[in-house]
Amino acid sequence: MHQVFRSDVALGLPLYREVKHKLMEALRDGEWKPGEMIPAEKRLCERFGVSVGTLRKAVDEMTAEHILIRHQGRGTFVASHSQDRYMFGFFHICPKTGQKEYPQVEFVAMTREKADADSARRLGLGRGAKVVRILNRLSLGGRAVIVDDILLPERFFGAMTEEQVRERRTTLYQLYQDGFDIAVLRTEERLDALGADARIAALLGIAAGTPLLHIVRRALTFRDEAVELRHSWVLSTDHEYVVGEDAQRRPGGAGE
Amino acid sequence: MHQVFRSDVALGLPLYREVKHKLMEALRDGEWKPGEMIPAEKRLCERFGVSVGTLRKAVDEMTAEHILIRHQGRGTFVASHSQDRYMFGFFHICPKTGQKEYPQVEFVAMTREKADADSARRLGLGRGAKVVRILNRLSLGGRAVIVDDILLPERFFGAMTEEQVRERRTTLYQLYQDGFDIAVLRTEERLDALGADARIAALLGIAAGTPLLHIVRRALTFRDEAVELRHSWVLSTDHEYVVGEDAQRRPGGAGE
DNA sequence: CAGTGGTCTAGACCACATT
DNA sequence: ATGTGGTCTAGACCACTGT
Repeated sequence: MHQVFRSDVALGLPLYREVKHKLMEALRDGEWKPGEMIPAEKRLCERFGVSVGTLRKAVDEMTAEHILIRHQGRGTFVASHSQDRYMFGFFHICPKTGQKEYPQVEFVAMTREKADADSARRLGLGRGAKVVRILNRLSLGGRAVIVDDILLPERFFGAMTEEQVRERRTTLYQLYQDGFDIAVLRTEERLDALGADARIAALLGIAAGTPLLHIVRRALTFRDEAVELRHSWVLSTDHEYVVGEDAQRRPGGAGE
Repeated sequence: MHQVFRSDVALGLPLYREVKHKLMEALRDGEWKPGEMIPAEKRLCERFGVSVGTLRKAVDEMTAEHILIRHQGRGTFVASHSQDRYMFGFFHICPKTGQKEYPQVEFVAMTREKADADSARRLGLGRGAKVVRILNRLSLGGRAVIVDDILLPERFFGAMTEEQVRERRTTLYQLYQDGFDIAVLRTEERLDALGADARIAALLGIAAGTPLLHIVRRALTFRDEAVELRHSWVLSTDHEYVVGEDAQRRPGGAGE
């Protein structure tokens, strides 16, 4: 075996984490774009000076986080929001009876504002930072069920136009990616229940005070940097929020 | 290398999955109890006739599912609901401001009934099957915030007494485990919002109609068999349901 | 066919915990 | 000192995909 120089970043870190770190850097720097294939394992082993097993452990973690996707016989690809119905990993609303379906999105409004104190804090921005605000109404099975109120830091999305948002035929996250080079890697959500206020009630065509599911989602990119803050109000008479249903953390049908 | 007989169960399954399967069987059969240490990797390699790497991959998946817990230098242990504050993996309610805390549980009632059609279906039971029903009230920060209505199949929990439930100084899941040999391995939850009915309103000391978070949880054991159906009503004025917050699927602080 | 990821081996050495 | 899991290697062969 030959001795290899470990980079300065390695402070007791396992080699495979160092490799993962370098892969994440390469992704962040745009060396490989979403949907593209990354070099074969053999190539990457040479590049990083590690054995297959070590490289594999790094890639394993990244596939577990849905950052990379492996296809046997084809290659390893950067996860994209277009393909792989990946969006369903972020959309948790289901009909109480029946199959999951794609929502129909209806643009309502887009404005530019200063973020209030709470929103700025959640986005990791300074007080009074500028944001782009998008209001959407989503329908499932022909019925308006969700209102989305989305805040995007000007710093990332300053160039966004209403046309881009209206005329896209993709998900918003794909627009972030293709139009602004921003990859949403994961989200965290907080839920509570509250009565519909006048504005939401009007948009959903329900009585004010109707109990709604209220979801606050932070979307994060590399280094856990927040790139979106989204409030959703969900009419949950015929729909529900699902978590843990066979999608998650279960490498191979764990049940036994 | 020597040729090894592959068991009949292996139908194109990778060897490490076969090993995992056998480990799961051993756990299900009670060969090692929760909290106990399982044999060292070397031993298990001999037992199953595989190399370290293969055994390791099987155990890797089981630790990812929180079924086993590894401690470097000490051994690998069967996950238990007592230790490791593991319960927090199943309890998702947090104060909107401040740190997560243990709820104070107050017993309300315990009865035996026939399951209604919907509950029976969710529990995978025949129509009209008998169940044990437990009603609890949970407080956070001294305030009643949650009502739990729990259904347990008689078939598993027929011997359960009110004393056991009242006098336990542990979580319910630990009681299932220690008293009934039932290991809750994972849960799935569905959330919606609704107005408090008279019964829940009285228990929480709020006005009827107050919007509440309503959670339906199925707790699953080996083979994805349902062992508990739990309805929770949560007063979400000062508390919220959190998902995706740094706990999940992230092997090592993925953010970068 | 060549190229890819998927599995598996049989070791080695390291880091940690306990005796 | 011993035993544990944690990391890493340098191969091998298999299974799948595309040409």
